[in-house]
Amino acid sequence: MSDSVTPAAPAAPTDFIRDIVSADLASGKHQRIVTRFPPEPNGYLHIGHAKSICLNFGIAHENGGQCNLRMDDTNPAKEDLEYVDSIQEDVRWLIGGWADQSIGLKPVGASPAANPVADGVDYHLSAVLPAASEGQQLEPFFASAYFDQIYEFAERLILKGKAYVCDLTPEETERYRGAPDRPGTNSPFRDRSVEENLDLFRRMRAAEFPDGKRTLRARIDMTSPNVWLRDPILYRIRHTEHHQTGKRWCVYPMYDFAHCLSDYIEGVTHSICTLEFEVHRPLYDWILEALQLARPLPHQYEFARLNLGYTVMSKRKLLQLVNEKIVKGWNDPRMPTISGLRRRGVSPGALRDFAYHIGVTKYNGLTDVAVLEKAIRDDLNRRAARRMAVLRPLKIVLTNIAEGETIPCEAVNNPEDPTSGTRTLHLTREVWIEQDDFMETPPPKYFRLRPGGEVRLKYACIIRCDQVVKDASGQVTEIHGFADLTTRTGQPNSGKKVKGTIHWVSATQAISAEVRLYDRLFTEEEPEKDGRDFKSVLNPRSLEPVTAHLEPSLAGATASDRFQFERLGYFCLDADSRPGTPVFNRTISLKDGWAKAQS
RNA sequence: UGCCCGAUGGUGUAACGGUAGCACAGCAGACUCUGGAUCUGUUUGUCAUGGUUCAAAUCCAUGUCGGGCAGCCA
Repeated sequence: MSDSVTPAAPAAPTDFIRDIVSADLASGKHQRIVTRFPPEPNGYLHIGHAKSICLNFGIAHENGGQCNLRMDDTNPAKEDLEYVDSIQEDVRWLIGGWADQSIGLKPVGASPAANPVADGVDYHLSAVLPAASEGQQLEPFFASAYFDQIYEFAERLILKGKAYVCDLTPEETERYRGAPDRPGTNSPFRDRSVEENLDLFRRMRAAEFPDGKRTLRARIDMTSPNVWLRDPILYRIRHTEHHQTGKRWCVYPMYDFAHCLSDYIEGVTHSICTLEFEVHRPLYDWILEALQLARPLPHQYEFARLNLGYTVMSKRKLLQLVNEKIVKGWNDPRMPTISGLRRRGVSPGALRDFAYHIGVTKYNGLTDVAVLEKAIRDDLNRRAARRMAVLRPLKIVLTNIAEGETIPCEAVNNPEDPTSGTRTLHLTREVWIEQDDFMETPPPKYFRLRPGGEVRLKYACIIRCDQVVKDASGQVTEIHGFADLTTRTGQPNSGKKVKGTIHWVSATQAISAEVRLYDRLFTEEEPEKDGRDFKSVLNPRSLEPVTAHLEPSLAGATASDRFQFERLGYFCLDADSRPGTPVFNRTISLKDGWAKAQS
């Protein structure tokens, strides 16, 4: 019933990246695999990150290696401590009970060691795995923990004549870069002497210049067909306080410079990222090769990011939903964030199962949400305790049951799990049934209650509808009926066949609760198709709160419990619950063949 | 009229020169005290055109279509 009871992982997945890893192990290129998961702490992790986590930690786990958790925090203007905390929580939750022993972390405050090598020093910072932590305090890796080393690498590049300080303005830099189909032109500062470059770079660091005044650039080839090789900027001046390094720096390395070096420092073997970085790979390799480093170099491999139907995936857009209060926060159960899915009641095992089923390729496709929904339902079907709940109540009075009389009914907790036992429900004179489960003039093949018709109350008995009571406007207000107690579950007549079986809750014993019915956030599978604004296709019914009647045992629900409200869907207790006033989230509805047939 | 990457049923993915398979979705049926679950069956596919080969989804060429790349973002 709890998240810790996750199903065994399916057969080890294979994909083109795992093939490369296996080949590298087989050839002896690597003895041990080191991957990394390197989010920028500028937003919450989402299900697309979950795919990457499952890939990177999966590869580490399957090969007895490690996956370093690293904050890629080289742009203090966009980052925040709130995000470094949420990222850690989400990663730990997702890998918990699976690859949690493969996570590479570092001792709090640790920075790379400088080891003497033939022509200088080499920087290396090894991970500590949970099994070897011996009680030391660990924290994620941070690119910002390598700022000293990365800076020093930059000076080395200058010394080798492979980097220079450029005084071009941002606008000029853009103009000089040319265009994809038009070569760039050399910066007039490209041929400064090593001494001048070194002096200027040190003065950049010493805060002698304002933001944007100068940059450090790699000296590669302004005519390269790959624009990322046209003397890319390595360092920029930013007089901004950093959430980790405070005011120590006013120059910050760019992604391309920091990332490959961070990988190198940590001894990463396989640096796996998404397709948009494919054109950066030559630069990744150029920097590492230009530095003539002592240890084996990491290599970058790219896979297609996840695109999921009926959702948006970029942190920028998710932030917009949060900021504009379209949702209640990053962990709103409608969000595709890991924290949102967690609050919604989705287990880490379901997410991993999803990742397994979608695979890893370089094809940029659109994954059907049905695959996610299937993974969520499969998981919950196995684990969720069955309970009775009526979301949209209609009262039925069983006239042959006396007021105050309670008839015990034994109910199975989970037919999928023989060890889950049973519980006792009580049939009373007045019970709630679902409004949908009665129709005065039903269409063909409607199996539920109708005037004069019969239906079974699950785990109780067959009832008959004798009288339909309406108000002045013609609305059905209640139904009077007869309970055939001889057909009670376990009684001799219990085998009597009726077409329909419905759920119910005793009106005198029910507790009430707010139940939040969630639906997809967007009405279109591709919210941004043809450049349309995703906010123009928001689903106005993505959240529908109802006041429901629940069987009394649900009063004892805890946060880790997972329930199936019979015939309705899977539900869990929400954090907004207060003693005596529970709030439940619908994680996902049950498949509804009848509803589908009607549509 | 630049460079890089990709293309297998409706969707996602496998087949690594030798029978096009799996999952999801769909459809049909069985079963059912959840119109759930389960089980059975089933429709639908190699972007195109050439070439290499006894044999091509796979190798080669050309084309078509799709994605990415011109932040002092990552």
